[in-house]
Amino acid sequence: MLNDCLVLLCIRKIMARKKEYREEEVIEKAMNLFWQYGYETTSMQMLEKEMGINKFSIYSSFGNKNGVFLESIKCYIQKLNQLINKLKSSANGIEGIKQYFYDFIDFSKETEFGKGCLVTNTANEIREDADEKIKEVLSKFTEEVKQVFTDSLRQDETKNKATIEQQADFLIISMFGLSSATRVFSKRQLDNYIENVFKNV
Amino acid sequence: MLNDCLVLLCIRKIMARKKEYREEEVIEKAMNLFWQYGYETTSMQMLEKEMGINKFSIYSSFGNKNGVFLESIKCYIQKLNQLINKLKSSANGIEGIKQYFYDFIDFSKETEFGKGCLVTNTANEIREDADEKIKEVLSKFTEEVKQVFTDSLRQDETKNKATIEQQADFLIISMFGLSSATRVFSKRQLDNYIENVFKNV
DNA sequence: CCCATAACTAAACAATTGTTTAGTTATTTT
DNA sequence: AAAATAACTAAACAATTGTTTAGTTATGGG
Repeated sequence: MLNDCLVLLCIRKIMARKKEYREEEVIEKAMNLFWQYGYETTSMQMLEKEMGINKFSIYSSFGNKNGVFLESIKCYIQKLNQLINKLKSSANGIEGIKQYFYDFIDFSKETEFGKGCLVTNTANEIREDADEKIKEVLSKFTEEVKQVFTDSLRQDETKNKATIEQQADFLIISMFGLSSATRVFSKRQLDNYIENVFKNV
Repeated sequence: MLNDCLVLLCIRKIMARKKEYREEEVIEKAMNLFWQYGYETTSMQMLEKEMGINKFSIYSSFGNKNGVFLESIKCYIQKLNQLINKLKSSANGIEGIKQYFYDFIDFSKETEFGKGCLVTNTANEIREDADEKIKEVLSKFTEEVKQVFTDSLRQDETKNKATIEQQADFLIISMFGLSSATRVFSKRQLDNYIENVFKNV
């Protein structure tokens, strides 16, 4: 009876057997799979093997495949936030944004060649009928990056509001394009692309 | 015996029953499905329904799903070639390329919103282990477009060879990015992107 | 120590995938 | 008209998908 109350109130659950894995650890492995293969191509079987836990455990921890994917994207964004925070704390204006572009290329090619960006890859893969939570995370992230770009552009006081808004839009699409392009084009071409994007911003 | 020879020499096959469909017609319908949904999400069931012919007929005409896809991409490129030929025959240099960018946006949003570009969508979807023929068609097309860009840039005689090569690379990635972006960003943002891309080329 | 129960293993689930095949229909050639 | 055969219909195929479930193991509180 007392136990029931505790459970209902979610103060403390009776833990019978300990989990043999940490969710933050296994989700990072899942994230790497989704990053490399995309949502559809990554099967529960692959996830099972890579995460090192049984399907039952996956489902009890994350609900379903989409739940694993959602947490994977959040995990990915958390990693990307390191680069974004660097930009946030930079006072170099447009040069800081340019550095972020270069940082991203290094980030996306950390392990091997051309995995692109999990956020952009997902935006390219999904259609309108995709899961709402996923779509929300994606658009929220895009909006957030655009805001950071805007803040950096504001550091140049000679630019008026309209110019800043316009250039932030230009840069967010450039970043989106660059993310996709990392999967296809060479490092030399990507560097060249960045240089041209920032030639006159 | 004589018939056998004819068959073997492929001069004339004995046609017993006429096909009730034209392959060029049904492949265009398939192309529209792949364009909208991508390769994986488009099932043989969907193709059967949209193309209006039986699975047997699909397999006897195109071999397998990948065969239908390959022909669909070729069909798509054939359509895109109208825009490319317009650029080819233009003498407006960089302005002609800019017009091609705008033409492409109209083309990709002809029917509804944001189907992107079938070539770019495919490049975003496939991995390294994808079918070789598919990969070849994609890279060949990219190379061809880059060549047309190069030719247009050459119309400006003040530009040296290195500049032209560099700008052609920049523009092909910009086009690639734009293609992906049409599925996500608004018309206003895309126009703004194009204007900024061509601000200093 | 024992009971309740969370976490585990492994099998089964229904649905869908791309592909093939057996049997029927229609057309051309002899 | 009849034989030959390409093109049709429709069912079956094996494999894989995401998800669930029955049964076992291990660990907590009383």
